[in-house]
This record gives sequence, C-alpha cells and structure tokens, in this order.
Amino acid sequence: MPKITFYNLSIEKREKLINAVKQEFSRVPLSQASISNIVKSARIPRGSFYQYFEDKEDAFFYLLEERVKRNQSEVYFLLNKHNGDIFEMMIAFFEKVITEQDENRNFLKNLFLNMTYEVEHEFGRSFKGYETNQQFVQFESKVNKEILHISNQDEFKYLMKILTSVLLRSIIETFSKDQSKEDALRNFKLEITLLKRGLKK
Amino acid sequence: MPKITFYNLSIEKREKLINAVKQEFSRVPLSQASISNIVKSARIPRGSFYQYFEDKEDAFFYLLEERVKRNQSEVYFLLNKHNGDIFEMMIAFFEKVITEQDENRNFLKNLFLNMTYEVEHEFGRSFKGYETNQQFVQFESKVNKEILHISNQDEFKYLMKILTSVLLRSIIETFSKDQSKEDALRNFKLEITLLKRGLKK
DNA sequence: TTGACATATGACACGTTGTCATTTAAGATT
DNA sequence: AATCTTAAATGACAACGTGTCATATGTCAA
Repeated sequence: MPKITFYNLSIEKREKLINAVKQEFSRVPLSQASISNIVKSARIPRGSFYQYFEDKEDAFFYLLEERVKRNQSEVYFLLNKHNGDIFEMMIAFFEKVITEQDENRNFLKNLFLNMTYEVEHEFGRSFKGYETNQQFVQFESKVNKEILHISNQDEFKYLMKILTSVLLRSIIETFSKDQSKEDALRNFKLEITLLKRGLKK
Repeated sequence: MPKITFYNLSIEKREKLINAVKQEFSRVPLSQASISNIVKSARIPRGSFYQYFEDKEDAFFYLLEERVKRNQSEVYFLLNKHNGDIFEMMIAFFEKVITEQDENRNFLKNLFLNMTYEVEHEFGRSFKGYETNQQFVQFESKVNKEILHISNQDEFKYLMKILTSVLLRSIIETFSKDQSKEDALRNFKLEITLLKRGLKK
C-alpha cells in the first residue's frame, strides 16, 4: 500500500506521479519496469518515490487496485444489464477488456501476459470483491441462479472459479496473439457454449 | 536455447551447472533469480555462464523444457492407463504434480506462482506437443472421443483449452494456499464434475 | 613447432536499487 | 516575531547485478 505521504500529496503532484507510473507500466511489464524511469518522467527526486511507495510492486498494485475497483462497478453494471445472466456478463466483460484502447491497452497487455499468482488474485477480486466484507454475498445475490446447474452454495464458488479461469486465459490468448475483436469474441463465446452444455456426453 | 558450447560440456560439468541452475530457480522465481548465485554455486567464472546460455531466461527455459518433455511421456502413459479418458488423465496428472517432493516441489511452486504467458505456453506443450510436428494429432488419437460432448475437430481444441486452463489454475491454487493433497484433489475433482455435466440447466 | 580455432576467465563499465544524513517546509506555541 | 517541532524533500552513495570484451588457455591438425 502507498504510504500516508502519498495521500497527502496535492492533487496535481499526485496525478503527475500516477501518470508517470502508468506510463512505465504501460511500456514494460512489472519485472522490467524501473523506478529510475518513473522518477525521471515524473520529475521528482529518487528519494521522493520511496516517500510515497514501498517499491515498484507497491506502485504497480496501487494502479492495479484502482483498475479492479472500476471493474467491480462494471461487473455490477453488466450483471444488471443482462438480468443476472453470468454467462452474458462474462462475455460483455471480456469484450470490454479486449477493446480497451491506447495506453490502457498496453497496461492491460503487460498485465495479462505476466499474470503471476499475486496479480491474478488481485484481479480476480473484480468479480468477488474483498474477503473482508460481504461483497461476495452481495455479488452472488445479483446472479440469476435459476439457470445454473448447481445444487448448493459451494458449487457456485467452483463455477465462478471455472468461469474466471477460462475468462482470464481467453483474455491472455487474445493479447498474446493480437487477435481481432471478432475472432476473440467468437472463440470465447464458443468456449462459453461448451461450458454451458458440458464436456461429457 | 542453450549455446552449442553447453552441449559440448563434459557430463560432470554440465550436471554441476544444471544443478546450480535448478537450485537457484527452486530458491526464487525467475524474476528474482540471479546469475551471480548460479555461477557461485556452480563454481564457474561469470563469463562461462554466458558461454553456455544467453541469459537467465535461457537457462530457465532449458530447465522448463526438460520438465515438459517428461510431462509429455507422463501424459501419454496416464492417458493409456485410463483408456483414453481425458478427465481421469487430468486428475491423475494433477495429483502427480501437486505431490512432487523436495527441490522439484519448490521449482514447481516458483514456476506456477509466476506463470507468465510465455511460461504457460511452454508448459501447455505437455499436453499438446510442439506445433511443428504431428504430436497434437497423435495425442488426439489416444483420446477416447466417444465420451466427449463435441461435434467436430475444432471443438476438441476448445475443450482442451478449457481443461488445461482449469487444471493450471487449480495447481496454482494448490501451491498458493499450500493445500493438502486431499483437499486439492477433492476440489479439482469437483470442478471436473461440474465441467463434465455443464454449468447451465 | 606452429597456426587456427574453440573455450575459459575475470575485470570492468553501466545501470538499478534502497538508504540516510541533511536540508527545507509547514505549523504550532509562546 | 522568534522559536520549536514535526513532516516532507532531496540527492549522493554503497551495494549489487548484468553483459561484454580483451586476454589467456587449451586442443588438434598440419
């Protein structure tokens, strides 16, 4: 987590810093990003960076968390829009992510092509909320369970795990192969179809 | 790929080097591994390392590829053992990976908790073989398609994609949460059950 | 013995990281 | 206004890691 001093920053200075951070993580993935570049582009002395963040990772996860918060709103919105149909929500979410433009796209590309467990775990919160609160229950209540082939609470969790792992892998494939929106969507929809109807006769 | 000089090495020296490499990548994930440590533990001069490998990644992927080759044999073996039932093969493979012991386990843990796209792609070859040859067709021919709910060649590919992504995420979860073999297996089997019967009523 | 080629070696230049002693700023107190 | 106190800013620096390169050493054939 960013240090208190970060939050005490004036809006302008904070924006300047965030932009520099974003720029660096859009340029290269976390492992290749350099603090030297960030401070250079934000025009702050090196020591200052460490006044605001613990390290590279800290800055990266700050950015990621902001994105996850936006995702959560998006997920709610899409779930409502599709009347609680989780499959349709996933497809809409998939489409939204892969059509992101410009710097955001590069950030996402670097993010998805370098999905360590920690990053995946954080990103997964887009759908689950944070354990500490009741967001998962809240989320669950928005889902139309009528159409799902599950017999208990527990199975719903596994269903979500399956869906998010297929979603993630599809996004990764899209970015890695630079697939067109159309191709990517067709592939993902096909996988969802298979998932819905089952893999075994 | 390792350079020719690497393959010209005497068996003893090569073993010594490989062990040092393995040790380092069992200690920490790729991004944190250091060549300095490797050469120290292999007792070779720094320059020699670069005589054999391009860089850290090169050494890492060499190790990974060796593992993938072994996986391929294992997959064939397990597929035969279970009469072409791909679901049973997956479960058996899952069990084998998560019960790996000692240094191998640490290597795998670092591997799975830091699954970048490139690593995942390489690892995925455990099931698919290499594109350049007919291994995928060969693999496919060993699978009992009778029990699969697919209507064409193409759908089989998607089915494999789904299964491998669920398998991977399950392994990752097992390592990240340090689950017991029993818990992990129970969870994975449940997911396979859901996958088989379909997620939608 | 010599030449030609492959391999080995380790010092070095370069870049990056995180720290810390020092300076500067911002309030609070008298 | 002068002084004190605490927070924040600064940049030089030590420590470390990387990849290279000029030089040394080994090998083998002519």
